Amino acid sequence: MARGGKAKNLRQRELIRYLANNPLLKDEELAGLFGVSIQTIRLDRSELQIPELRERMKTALQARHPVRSLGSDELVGELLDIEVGQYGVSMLKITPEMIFRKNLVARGHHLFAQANSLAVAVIDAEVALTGSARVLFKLPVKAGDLVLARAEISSRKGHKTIVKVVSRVKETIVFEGIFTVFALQEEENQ
Amino acid sequence: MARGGKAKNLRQRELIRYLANNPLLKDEELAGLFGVSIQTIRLDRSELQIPELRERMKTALQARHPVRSLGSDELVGELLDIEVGQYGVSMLKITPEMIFRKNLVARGHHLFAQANSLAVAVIDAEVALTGSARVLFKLPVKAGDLVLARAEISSRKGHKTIVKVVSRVKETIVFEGIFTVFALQEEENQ
DNA sequence: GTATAATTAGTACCAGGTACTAATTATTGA
DNA sequence: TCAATAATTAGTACCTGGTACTAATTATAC
Repeated sequence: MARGGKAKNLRQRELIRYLANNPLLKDEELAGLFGVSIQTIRLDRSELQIPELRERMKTALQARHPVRSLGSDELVGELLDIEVGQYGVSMLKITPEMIFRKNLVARGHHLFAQANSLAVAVIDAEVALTGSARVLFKLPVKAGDLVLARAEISSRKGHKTIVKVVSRVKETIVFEGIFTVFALQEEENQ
Repeated sequence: MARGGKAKNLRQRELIRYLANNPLLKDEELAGLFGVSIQTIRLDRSELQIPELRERMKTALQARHPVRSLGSDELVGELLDIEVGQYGVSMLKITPEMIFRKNLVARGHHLFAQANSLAVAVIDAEVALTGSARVLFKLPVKAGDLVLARAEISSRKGHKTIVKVVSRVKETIVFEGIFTVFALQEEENQ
């Protein structure tokens, strides 16, 4: 096969459909299916910008959690545990982009963002906004660190909720914050 | 830590909750999160019978496709492509359990099952049953082979639909069948 | 203070890839 | 018909996130 590439074109179109319906297909299986070598399938995927099996699984799973499985959208970090109206736990992996090159310490706003978005997430309301916050950066955080934030509702009066957040890196506290969050619309999300 | 294992117990309970909410967590991340070694996490998982990341992703994805994304349940093989009311494509990987030990050839009923379930799947009805079939096993199939079945509706009269199925292993036809399928209840699924 | 539980360390191995280089096999236009 | 080019195949080194195993080390309860 050469310049035209009719067989190639057909195979690639089928490849797209197959993977759209079933992201779990391995290159080896696809190769067997089309009667070509595994390398050909990899060339196809690379031309079509189709990622590898594990990435496909990941994104297929993300699509599932529509907005991280709760009403609050755009949570900074990964949600590990939550009991809406009570507490929540999230993890943030510090990447090199998050740190100052000078002293290799993570910029504070990342820790704040994690804590703040978690504080909003635990509120049992359709929409919630942070009214105010008092935060404390207790220890520097480095690249590669895993920051575990735990938010707990400490009091609630009408639309106004006080949420305390404590963030740790391996048991040592690196951040603390008290957030005052206002619920805009009550009711469950679904 | 020894005989009691209180820290261990707590960690394992949290581990379960974390992974239930987020199957994408790696052992390394969990280790960092709990401040223990990666081996400890692996011991935990093994004690708790929690499978590895890739398996967790797979099963999380399967749970998503409730009944293979279409009305017919229990499809034999993996669905690759379908246009309900027109055609469908499925893949069946021949495993050693499917073959005769004597001649190493796949038992015919596996090919039949794949074709039949696919034929039923392409019918645009809530419930469909095969009325009759004429099948032809053209060439033997061996372990490791990937059987690609393509079903196409060739005619339809009321509740009665004729579906032609052709199964191939790498372009060579190994099975052909004509299925007469009856729709029991009309209407879309979902 | 010792037996036992819990944890950590280290090794060999595996699947399913990436990324790259090089060789081989069509295909086709002139 | 043959040379240029497209398409495919082969092979290597390397990576991640594991399994499965053995052995050493550390903590704790009694």
